[in-house]
Amino acid sequence: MSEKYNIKESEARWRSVWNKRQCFEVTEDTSKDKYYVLEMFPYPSGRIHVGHVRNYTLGDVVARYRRASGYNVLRPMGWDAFGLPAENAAIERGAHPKDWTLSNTAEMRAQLKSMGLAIDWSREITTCLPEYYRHEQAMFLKFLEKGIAYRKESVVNWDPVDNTVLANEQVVDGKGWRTGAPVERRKLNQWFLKITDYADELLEEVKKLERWPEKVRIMQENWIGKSTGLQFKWGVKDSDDKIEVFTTRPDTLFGASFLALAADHPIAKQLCAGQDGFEDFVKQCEKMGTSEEAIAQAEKLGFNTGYKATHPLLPDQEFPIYIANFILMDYGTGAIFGVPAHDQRDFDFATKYNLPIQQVVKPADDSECKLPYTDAGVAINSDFMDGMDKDAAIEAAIKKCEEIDNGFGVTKFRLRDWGISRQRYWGCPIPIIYCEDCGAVPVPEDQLPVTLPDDVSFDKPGNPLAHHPTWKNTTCPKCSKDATRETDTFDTFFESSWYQFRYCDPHNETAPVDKAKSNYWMPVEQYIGGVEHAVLHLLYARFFTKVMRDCGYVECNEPFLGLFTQGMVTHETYQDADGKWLFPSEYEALADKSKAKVGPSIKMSKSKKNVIDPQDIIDTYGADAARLFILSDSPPERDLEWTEAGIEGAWKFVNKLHRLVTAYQAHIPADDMQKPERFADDVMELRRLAHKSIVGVAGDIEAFAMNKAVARIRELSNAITQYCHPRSEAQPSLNSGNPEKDGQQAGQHIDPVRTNSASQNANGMTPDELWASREALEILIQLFNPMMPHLAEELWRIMGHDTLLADQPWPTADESLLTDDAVTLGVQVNGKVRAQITLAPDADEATARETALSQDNVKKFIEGKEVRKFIYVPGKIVNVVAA
RNA sequence: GGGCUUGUGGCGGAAUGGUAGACGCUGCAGACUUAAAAUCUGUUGUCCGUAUGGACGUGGGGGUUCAAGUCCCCCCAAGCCCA
Repeated sequence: MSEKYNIKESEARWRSVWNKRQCFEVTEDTSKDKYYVLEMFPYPSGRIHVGHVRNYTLGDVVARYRRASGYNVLRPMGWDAFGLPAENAAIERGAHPKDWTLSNTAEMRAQLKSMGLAIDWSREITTCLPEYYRHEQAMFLKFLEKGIAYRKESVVNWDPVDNTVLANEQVVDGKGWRTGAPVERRKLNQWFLKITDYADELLEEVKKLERWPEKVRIMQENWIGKSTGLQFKWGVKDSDDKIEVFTTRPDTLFGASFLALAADHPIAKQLCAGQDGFEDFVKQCEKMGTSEEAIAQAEKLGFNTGYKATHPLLPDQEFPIYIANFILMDYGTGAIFGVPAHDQRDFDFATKYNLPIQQVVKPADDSECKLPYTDAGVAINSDFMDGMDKDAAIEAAIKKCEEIDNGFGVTKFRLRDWGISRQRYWGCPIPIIYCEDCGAVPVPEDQLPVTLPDDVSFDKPGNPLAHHPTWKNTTCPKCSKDATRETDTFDTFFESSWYQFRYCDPHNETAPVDKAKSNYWMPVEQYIGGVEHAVLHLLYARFFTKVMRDCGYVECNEPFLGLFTQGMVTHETYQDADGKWLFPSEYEALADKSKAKVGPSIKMSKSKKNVIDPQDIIDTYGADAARLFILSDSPPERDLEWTEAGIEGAWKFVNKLHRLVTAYQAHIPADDMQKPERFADDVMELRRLAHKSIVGVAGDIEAFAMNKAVARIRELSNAITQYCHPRSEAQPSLNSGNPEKDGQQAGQHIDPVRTNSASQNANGMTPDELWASREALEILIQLFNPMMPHLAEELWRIMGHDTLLADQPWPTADESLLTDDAVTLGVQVNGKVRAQITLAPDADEATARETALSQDNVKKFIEGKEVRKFIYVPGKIVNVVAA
């Protein structure tokens, strides 16, 4: 009798076997195709969360599947170990950031290992160690030499709580993304990387990343924000002033009816100083804030300056100059010309202030159009542009302005250079020395790494490096005079921008990566992570790759060929009668649940307490059950709702698979049993399903449809119990119990192959059943190996193998078993299914017609009607059109 | 305001334009058990019908097609991103 599956013992045992045999450690091997699977490395916050489990389970399925498919698979892991939480821990509980971080990595490493991941742990990297960050210091110096890194004074977003500079993207609604404190503006000397030099390449190549989600590509395109257009000057009547205007629609140049300036435009101030109502209007604009949301929703208001502008191409006309509340100084040039006929906002404005509306574009097909007409069309009423399409008109307008020396075509990007200075301790020191005489001097390469001092205190706000009594004191490498070190550290996105290369050669002491090794492993075939990194991390890593290429470190253009962004893991929320959040376990423990409130399933967050500790799950149900559940129901790109029922269900399936195999164990023939010459029909059906599953599961995994792969595996396991099972009285039957069902099953088995009852085994199984069940079970085990690797190894061993499943190739499907010799298809009459018929897959139309029309229910529905048309799609459908 | 995505049973979700609801959860009925749990079997979109069967059904409305969850147009709702 099968024993209950001892999950804990078995899982630990197999992990230790993989570890001892170094199954997942790889080296460059040019005889094999390589496959680099990378998941976004974790920040060592303390313990893994369910999002990590999802991320790394997905990667593990891909890695194990590709490995079985014959690839040389690189699948590394490491720690994104610099960052603010370590300093917060230092401030809050006095732990040193280094100790805190390293003890967290130790804890999380053990947790990840308990998941049974096929990772090459010999390549583990920890970004806060000098062995890692010394190379980025060296690269920074190289960037400096190449002019890619530079220093400038700039206004920064200052978070008054964290005492640090925030990147624009770290400011959410005018508040720090972490602290929520209103951001202040300060001027500081900062180091920057010239990502804008690469704007065009980053834009052009992101469009070609076919294996990236469309939405991520679009987000990056929008972030880079390329716009081309015309920058040109308008005159101010009775003045020498010129107003510079940028437009992306030079083709509507002749449709202008007014000019509008931002309230803080220098010329606005100059023109209107002292005018009645101007100050009030400016104040009103300021109050509105600068967010585009406020501007879009506010009523469009203008202040008529009374001045007139002169159009560079229509010198005889005059245009009123307004100050408008919807123009921002830091967008474009802070001035626009209004074309009411072709812009909704200008249209609203012109209507409000009774300004002319001149149509200058009409639809290309001459159809009627309602103004404002904002689509592309053909220019009219536009002098030399008349009849041109949008692109031609734009080109002509730019050319004209350039000819009269009044403007030029420009390309503008929304993307700004990457500010990399952070006023924090727990980051990579920027290797610069400031000398009174020599200025900012790079630390000579032989003095690298500049390491962080350990003896720091966090009792004062601000940067501990700046407070350190001696660390920053040094001498100038050029003139040897006393000098001070840069106390800023790199933005932690610096570390994660090149780690994909470091994994290729993690212990290289003299270079970030060996070029030959990077050429072998890079680019990453499959990158997996959260969509929250769609813009920043992924853009910086792409940028860094190109800079490293241009500096001669690598020969790779794009780091990540394929990207998969997983959905969030959500959980129901619980509140007690007082509105206090409850942990799921607290809610379950409530004596009276009626008073508590169950809220919607939302992203797990500590503040709402709707979190599950994956370690509890692994300890209770085992790693395989946790992995299975996370792959089962939801498609990986969608949000996954974590439920108790779901993990219970997964755990039951793990045990069921174990029971299934152990129930066969006593009866299953040896591996070398001779293949029977004939198989009963239902046994053939099982064999076909098994072989189709090989192809199906592989396709699903390649398409990241893990939920469908799991469904196929369940189908196959159901079929095994349904078609072939031990029927001995002495053994507990899998189909147990129901005499009616068993009788029916027995009846089914009257088959020419098995008329000789002597050929039956003591357990009631015929040789073809026995052989086919072994075949199907082995296929089944191999198919779920990527999802539940511990169980698969265990069952592989129970099946009598002394090989490791981790080393087994993906099973090969027998082509002849991939097609059925009969297919059931629906017969429609006028599009409604009225009957089913079974035909050979390649049956001809005459046969199909005869069979279909002879069905009683079909006859009923075409009675008294004429068959006008007969549609037969072999293997798919029959449709009888009758009237 | 702009961009993107998604709307299918009680629930999670399947479905190269070809029998909608695979697979699973839940529920119901039964077997096993002194009993329960576990396990196993059957059943489970709605409505009508004892049943063979029929009508309805993929957010709403139109359209293309022999055939639409899928393609096209309009609308509604939710979510995410940019601000």
